[in-house]
Amino acid sequence: MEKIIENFTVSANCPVRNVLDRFGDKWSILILMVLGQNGTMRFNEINKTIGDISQKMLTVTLRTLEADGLISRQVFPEIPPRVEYQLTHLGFSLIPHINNLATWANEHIVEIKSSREKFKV
Amino acid sequence: MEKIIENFTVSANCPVRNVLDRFGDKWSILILMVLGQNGTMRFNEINKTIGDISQKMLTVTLRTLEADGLISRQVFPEIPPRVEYQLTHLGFSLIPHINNLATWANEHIVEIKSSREKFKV
DNA sequence: CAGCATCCGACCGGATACTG
DNA sequence: CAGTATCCGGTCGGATGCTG
Repeated sequence: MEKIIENFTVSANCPVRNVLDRFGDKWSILILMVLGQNGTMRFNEINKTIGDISQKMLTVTLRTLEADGLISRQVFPEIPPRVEYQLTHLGFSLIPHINNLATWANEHIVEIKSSREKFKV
Repeated sequence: MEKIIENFTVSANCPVRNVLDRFGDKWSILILMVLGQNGTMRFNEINKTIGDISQKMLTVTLRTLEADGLISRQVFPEIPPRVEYQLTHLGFSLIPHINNLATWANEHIVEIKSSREKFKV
């Protein structure tokens, strides 16, 4: 197997850590998945789809994803305001990898939960 | 594209969120990658490879990964003590997906960093 | 509707000291 | 060597109230 990472020691210079640190928050990956499945979505649509995210964290996370260039934000000058979010090309290129992880999670969650139970004892 | 997640709203019952929440910590994925690349490793080996992880967090994270059944821990009754960690079959099955993410990160980090810079302005 | 501002508790994780 | 125990500060994120 080829070595993907040569040096873990300098976190700021390690692309993997740099990127994965971003996904370490509570909502980023989930928002990307939701947008990947539903295409263009409005703020409240995402809010309702996820269900238990606070308005604050949705705003903050959307801004971060936008700063990273993973999603785009389009404001329509209407009243009441309409803001639509969608994946950029860059963000879309990440979706398959996230979906693979999600599929893995679905396939192995039972095994993991059972392992957690056993470990308690 | 097929829908992988039907319901995001109940986080405890959503396998994806259940699993991804685990990887939301600072070190889990990195430790899995290190073990994936180096095979069997001792405590201090992992410590030095990562470089800037504290002893406490390494211990805690290793225990969590062990509880999830992703890594195994073998203690050798010697003095000084030797403890070896390696991926389980379950943990190993996750490696390709993590590596895919890492590869993606390496390929797109420049684009992401440049996007972050532009967003500041 | 889509946010911003503020407050605040929880907990994540680092530093340090100690041990079999 | 491979931990455990304790302390403690920073930050993540929820709740609430307000706005164009």
